[in-house]
Amino acid sequence: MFLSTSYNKIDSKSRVSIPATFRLNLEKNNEPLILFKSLQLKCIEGTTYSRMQMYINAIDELDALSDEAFVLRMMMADSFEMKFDTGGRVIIPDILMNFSGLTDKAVFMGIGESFYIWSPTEYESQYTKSQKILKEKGPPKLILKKQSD
Amino acid sequence: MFLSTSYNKIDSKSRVSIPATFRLNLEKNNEPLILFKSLQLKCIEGTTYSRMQMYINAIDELDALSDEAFVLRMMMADSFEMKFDTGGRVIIPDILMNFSGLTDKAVFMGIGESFYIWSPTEYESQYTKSQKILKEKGPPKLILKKQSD
DNA sequence: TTAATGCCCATGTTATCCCATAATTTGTAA
DNA sequence: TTACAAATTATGGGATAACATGGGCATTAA
Repeated sequence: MFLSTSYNKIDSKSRVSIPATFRLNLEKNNEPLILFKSLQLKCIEGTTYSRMQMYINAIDELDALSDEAFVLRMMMADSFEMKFDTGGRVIIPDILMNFSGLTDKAVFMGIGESFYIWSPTEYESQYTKSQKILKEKGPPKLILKKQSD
Repeated sequence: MFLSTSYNKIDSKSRVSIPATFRLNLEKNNEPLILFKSLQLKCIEGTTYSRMQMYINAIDELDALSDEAFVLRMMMADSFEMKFDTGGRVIIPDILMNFSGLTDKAVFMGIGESFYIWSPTEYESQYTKSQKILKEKGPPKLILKKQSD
């Protein structure tokens, strides 16, 4: 599970430390890290290899010629498997840097099964937006089920 | 179950003792502690790892593009898994300290499945408010159901 | 050559661990 | 019920380990 929010620096080589808690989560489950363009937001999404596989399998369930399948395939094309250096850093591909507007600072935001990487300005505007929705609509009503595993 | 109210000190390192009764409750069930921003109140909410997992699972049940899912993801991002030191203390992340207005003293308030951590001033003003509502509206009517498990 | 990449080590900062002491609660016996 | 001892809990500070970050250097690719 990915939780919490933190800021890390991006150096001149486009290197950035993945927060230790996220890294340990991946190592514990022996999962490579995949980064890709978010489908909804101007940010990078990070997740496990096996969750990415779920997306790939989902394509097969769709009509191969449909718009949905097309969009998902494009998403796959902009997905990258990351290699960590000995200090726990990765190099963010230029495509993803440009897409998300990242420059010298990254906000890591754990959201459970995956996490987002934002530019600070984009993160702040999205945070403000969520607070506004929360104020207007109130907290989401959930039917909480006991998890099976 | 978390019950009762108590005050504890926050030291210069942002460390605070979690009340022993709360800690024992978590240890007994082998549950890590999660702290996160309350969605409705200016305080920190504490709960179990598995309860947080239920929220995460609930996201997948929702329309991924909905406001509800968006707000819930932001909630995950403001959640932190705590590590206890040998004295039963945790370090409260700066994000949560600032959000709740905590400085050097914390009020722990058990509310069943979770508990709140308040700054003393905020706690007192909320307590006063609840007493006022009680006086004006009378005690709330409750329907007590047998719990299933 | 020039740039990009991987690999290694150095450093400042922060969190974690450990031990000591103070405060509180609990237990026991007069 | 009171008094005292023992155990538990809360708190403080210092040593240690982990983390984030910067830079050097060899290797590879264009």
